[in-house]
Amino acid sequence: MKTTIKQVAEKAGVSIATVSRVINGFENVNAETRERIMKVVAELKYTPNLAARGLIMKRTEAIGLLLPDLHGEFFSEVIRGVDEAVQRQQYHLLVSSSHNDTKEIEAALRFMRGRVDAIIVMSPQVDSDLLLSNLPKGLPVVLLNCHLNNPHFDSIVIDGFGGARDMVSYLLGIGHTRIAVIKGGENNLESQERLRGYRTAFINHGMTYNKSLEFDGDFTEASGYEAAREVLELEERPTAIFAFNDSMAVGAIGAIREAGLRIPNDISVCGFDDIPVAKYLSPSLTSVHVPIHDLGVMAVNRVFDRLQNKGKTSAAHILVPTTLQIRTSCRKITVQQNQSKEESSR
Amino acid sequence: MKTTIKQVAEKAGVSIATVSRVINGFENVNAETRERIMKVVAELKYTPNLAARGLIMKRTEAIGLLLPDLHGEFFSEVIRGVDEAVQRQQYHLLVSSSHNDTKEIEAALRFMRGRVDAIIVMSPQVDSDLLLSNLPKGLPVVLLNCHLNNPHFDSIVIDGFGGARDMVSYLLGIGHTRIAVIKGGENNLESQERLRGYRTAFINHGMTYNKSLEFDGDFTEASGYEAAREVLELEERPTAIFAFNDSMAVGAIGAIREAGLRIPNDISVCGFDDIPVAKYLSPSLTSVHVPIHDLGVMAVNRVFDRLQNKGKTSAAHILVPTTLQIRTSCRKITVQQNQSKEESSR
DNA sequence: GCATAAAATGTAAACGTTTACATCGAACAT
DNA sequence: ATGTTCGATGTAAACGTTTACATTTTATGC
Repeated sequence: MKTTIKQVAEKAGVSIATVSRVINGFENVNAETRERIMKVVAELKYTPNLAARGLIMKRTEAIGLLLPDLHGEFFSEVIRGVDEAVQRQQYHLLVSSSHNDTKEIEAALRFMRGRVDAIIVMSPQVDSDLLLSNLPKGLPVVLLNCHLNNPHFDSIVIDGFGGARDMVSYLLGIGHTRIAVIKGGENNLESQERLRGYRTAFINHGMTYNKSLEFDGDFTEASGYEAAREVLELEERPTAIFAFNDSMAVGAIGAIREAGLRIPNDISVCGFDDIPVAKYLSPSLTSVHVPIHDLGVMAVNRVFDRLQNKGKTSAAHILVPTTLQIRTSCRKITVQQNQSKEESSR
Repeated sequence: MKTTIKQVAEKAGVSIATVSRVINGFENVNAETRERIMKVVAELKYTPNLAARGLIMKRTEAIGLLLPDLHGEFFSEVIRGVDEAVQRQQYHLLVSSSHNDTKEIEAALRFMRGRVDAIIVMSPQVDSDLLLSNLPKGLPVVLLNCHLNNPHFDSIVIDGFGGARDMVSYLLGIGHTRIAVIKGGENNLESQERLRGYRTAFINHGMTYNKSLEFDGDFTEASGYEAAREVLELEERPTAIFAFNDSMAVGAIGAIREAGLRIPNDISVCGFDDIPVAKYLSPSLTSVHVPIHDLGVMAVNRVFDRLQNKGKTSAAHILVPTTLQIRTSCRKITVQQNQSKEESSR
């Protein structure tokens, strides 16, 4: 079965301490002894059990990343950023998924305990109590987009409010006033922030938002498709649909196509996140650009700041700004169209 | 810092064995004692150190997955399949990346040792010696697309040869005879298998393949873009490009667009893998469909077969068939065009 | 050759957990 | 009251590794 340090020591005729010294690069070992041990190590194909090592050293040189899901372009981009930054530090990355379930968050956190030196959590369902109950005191934790204000944990949050406000301002600026929105779920804080941004843009333009243009989705492509079908059934069709993420925008595009309508000629569509697929769509999707990859890098940088300063730095709370990536899925509406629509809605 | 079982035992006034019995659901503990312990556990927020537990129990209920990279749609789909199947078995999934580097493969394998009960490896650079040197004897290993024939390890391989042959047969069947190919790299076995399929299709049609239509790429979008630019510079432009993966096909599409050509009117394009983005492209990409997600599920099923039968089953070697996903990026060429082209190439 | 210092190596305990076997206490039978 | 059995609990050793301190060996100086 597994070769242990004891077997190497026995065969090399030395103590386990000496084998450990050789394995870990201590210089106080005679060259001849060293060679003899290395030879046995190679012969027996010994590799240390890092779990046992972690137990005694109380550190593992690994970072945990807990995501709601492991697939999909958004998370894939987060992972890419985290992975690059962790690798740069020559640490290992442990990726796990909570499947958006509180029980599974607990299970994943428990599993990571003793196995990671810090943990990055990106999960909407997470709360302080859950973290404090399941993680050792002092373990560095960086929250990604968790909308959780706790002074113990670093947090990095996308400015969903600002992004949505800017997108809607852009749409209003190119003449749209009847803008439907596909939300992300009643209890989702991100969705609530984006909705607030949507409404704020109207107010900032001296206009009122229309609640009957707010539709429910759950951030999946299928829910975007369904919501868009409802939008298209309205007596007075909106001139634009703003989906709170790109996957729902993709679904909305499908429904619009099926209805025999053209984008953006008949109706404009835009999304949020600017995941890689956005530029491949036809027409290419206008989207609130989130520096997803950079999110991951930032999280890792916070982690290493914490690890290297051993509690001497206080938790940072970073709001990550978004930008608009204007492509071809939205078009300007002329003033005549605009005015007639505004009068009829009042 | 961390609460240990000793602290719980002390506060509850029992031995660590009794605490362990309660934590692990043994019934031979008095109800009153049990309650007292559970109360202390909650109060001290004790969670077991699973690394220590794994040391004594010699199993961790975790499966390792080693991929060349963690991002990108292909790997994201593999992860999705693996994650679902592992979760179904109530095990944990540890995902790690080798970045296509032998040293990093070794480091990742060493890191997983003692932390996983089995490991799924998907890495072109892997060889038997590497695995045997870095993993404990008896640890179940499932190879995904490694083109490595070793009787100790289960392996699951995509039928790249058959898929490429079928795609090229399809292209030949709709009139294309000048079919350029964008390969995946000189040392890549997958690319070599697909090239063999490409050539076999010509032979099966009683035709000869043309080596000057074989271009080098490295499975990235950028390399597909460059290769396609070379293709388009040929004096006699091919009527179709077959890229050995979808990412390179995406790159090729970009180059074709830049050259002011239309797909499929001026030139047809097809890819391999049928990753999710394929259907969003314009025109939607014709691609060799690989059941990526199912690959992951199959690998996990093999793992659990091995774990539950404790060496009593022999290694399985599965060749996974592909299908063609015909979309709109390829078009039929008429017979007159076809014949004149064939005569001039002879 | 002896004493001292430095280098090399070994011993024992630690890390946090699990559990086989030992021990103790309670209940029951005689 | 004594002996036996069963249930509850504790003790000690294990898992594989690291390392502080102890011990041994080697090299150097007189």
